[in-house]
Amino acid sequence: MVLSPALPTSRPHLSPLSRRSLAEDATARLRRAVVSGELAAGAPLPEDGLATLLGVSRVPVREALIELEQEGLVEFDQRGRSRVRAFTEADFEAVFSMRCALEMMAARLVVQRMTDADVKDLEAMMRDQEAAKDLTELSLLDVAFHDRIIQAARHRPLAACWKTIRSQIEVWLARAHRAQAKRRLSSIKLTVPGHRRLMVGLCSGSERKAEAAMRLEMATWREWLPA
Amino acid sequence: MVLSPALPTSRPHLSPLSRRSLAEDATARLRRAVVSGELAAGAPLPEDGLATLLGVSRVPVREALIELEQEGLVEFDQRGRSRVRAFTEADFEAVFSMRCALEMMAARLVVQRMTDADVKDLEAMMRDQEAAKDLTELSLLDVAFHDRIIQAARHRPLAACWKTIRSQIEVWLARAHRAQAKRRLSSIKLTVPGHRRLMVGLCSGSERKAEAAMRLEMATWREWLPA
DNA sequence: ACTTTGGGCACTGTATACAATCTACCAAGG
DNA sequence: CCTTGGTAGATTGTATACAGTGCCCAAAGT
Repeated sequence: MVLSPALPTSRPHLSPLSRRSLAEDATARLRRAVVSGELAAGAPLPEDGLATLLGVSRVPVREALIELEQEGLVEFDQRGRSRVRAFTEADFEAVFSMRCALEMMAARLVVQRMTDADVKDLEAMMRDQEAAKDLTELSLLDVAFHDRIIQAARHRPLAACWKTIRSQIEVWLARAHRAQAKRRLSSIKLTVPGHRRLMVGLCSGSERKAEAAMRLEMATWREWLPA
Repeated sequence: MVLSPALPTSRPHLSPLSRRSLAEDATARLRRAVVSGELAAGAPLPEDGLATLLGVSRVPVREALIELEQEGLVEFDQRGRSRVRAFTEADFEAVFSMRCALEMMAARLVVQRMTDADVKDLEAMMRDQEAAKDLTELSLLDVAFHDRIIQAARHRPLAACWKTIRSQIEVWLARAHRAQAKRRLSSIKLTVPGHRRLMVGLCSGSERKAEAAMRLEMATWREWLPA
């Protein structure tokens, strides 16, 4: 079927819109609360209380908690009660090693699959990063940049795996952030050049070069590890 | 606190029991239904209907569907309706490549972390595999064996990633199973020797040998790929 | 003093009820 | 023939109600 008198074939403003559910909103809010530390590590998360705070019923809260458990931010005890997960340094190292494995795989895939649109988006994101005015904003843009690379790999199982650690990386970043603000201030200027170097590798057409570039990128992250 | 008049310190039959929730039961049942093909690819999964079939309310069914979505067996459209995911051959290849990456990582970790209890368990599982009487049973034991290896790696993010593809591997296996029963009959005898060889590698203490052994194991799986 | 026992409390698990939204279909009008 | 409008049905999203279970603590028993 043709869309009536023929709608424009290019319609950047007419992508399908989706109603956000309260559950999704609750998930986003709780995620931010955990990442930012507003909900302290180990804090109990009673469904009733959160529902009251968020002004919704227990149902969306419940779904949010389940989602955040998959993301590794929340833990359920045997009896079904949830708490904010308390990360140890070893936890962050494990997350980081997983991240390396996933991003190295992404680098290999991207060499074959990246499109012009991907490159364009990533370059636009680097410009946003240059314009970032504080560390928090830059952190978000930084993680978003890596999100976009994963997306460019066009590999569903990889994206699913990434989703299980992504939020934990944010927690780690936010914590490192609070703990070593000074140190990160010095590295803030290295973010964009690092990403540029990475892009060169990913666009080189050589899996080996892409991997090497990603390895270097990971190495710079590695230094922030001890939270 | 001491457990009253002193209970036996060794109590193999008294491990803590956990109430299984209806949601977990529903998840297990639906998972089996999808893997076995009882629920056909692309079939719609209305919450009400499933609730009636399973004799529970919509709530546990809903949670089951969410869980199965994480496992990649079920898809939601933008309106919230769920269907059994229809896998293409490319999907299975992607799952397989993810699996390789994860199991190679597991192999490296296991070299450092595997305990005697792990080895003992895995050997017991190989004995069960020798006793398996049909392909379906052997398939389950085979996947369980790899589950146990992941567990032995003691790496939470890795286990979480594995969980996102595990069920999809079962789907693939079940399908290959139906499609090429003859061919698999010839390979059934190779399963246990393959696992034995893998065990030698994992116990060698050398990451390189462990990786090589795992690579070989993956290569034998690779042959079943075209579903 | 220590163990045991019972009841209140806090919380989750599940069911049910209701609201909102999309689809399909048909009938009327241009 | 195409478009418009409107209604019924199906299905999810959300709220609410209730039942079940473990925990804490105080009181009783040894």
